[in-house]
Amino acid sequence: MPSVTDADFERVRALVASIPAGRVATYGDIAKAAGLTNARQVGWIMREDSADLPWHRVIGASGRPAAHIAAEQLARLRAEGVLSVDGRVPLRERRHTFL
DNA sequence: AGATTGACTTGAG
DNA sequence: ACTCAAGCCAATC
Repeated sequence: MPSVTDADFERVRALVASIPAGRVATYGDIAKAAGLTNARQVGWIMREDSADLPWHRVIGASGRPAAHIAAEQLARLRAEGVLSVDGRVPLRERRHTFL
C-alpha cells in the first residue's frame, strides 16, 4: 500500500517537528524514519503542508535546500545558529539522525 | 490509462 | 567540485 496516507503525513510532520533547532535533516533521512520508500514523497508532503512546520530544517542530501526556498531557509537557519557556508549547510556536523 | 511533474538521490563524466 | 542523466514513487493533468 505504498501511497501517502494521513498517517504518513502526520508522521512526517512529527519527525520534522522533532528536529531540534540548530540541526537539519535530509529528505532521505526523514523518508526512511517515516517509513516512506523514497525522499520525493517527503518533498511532496512538505509542499502540501509547509505552514506550521520548521520546514527550513529539512534540506536535500547535497546539504543544500531546494532552489525556490533557498534564501528563506538559509536566513532562518542562520537565525537559529546554523552557520551556512557559501549557501550550504555542513551536513557532516549539522545532520540530525532520528536515533 | 498514459504522460508530465516534482521541497529527491546517486552515480558517472 | 560541478553538471548531466537516470532511477525513483506518488500526485496531477
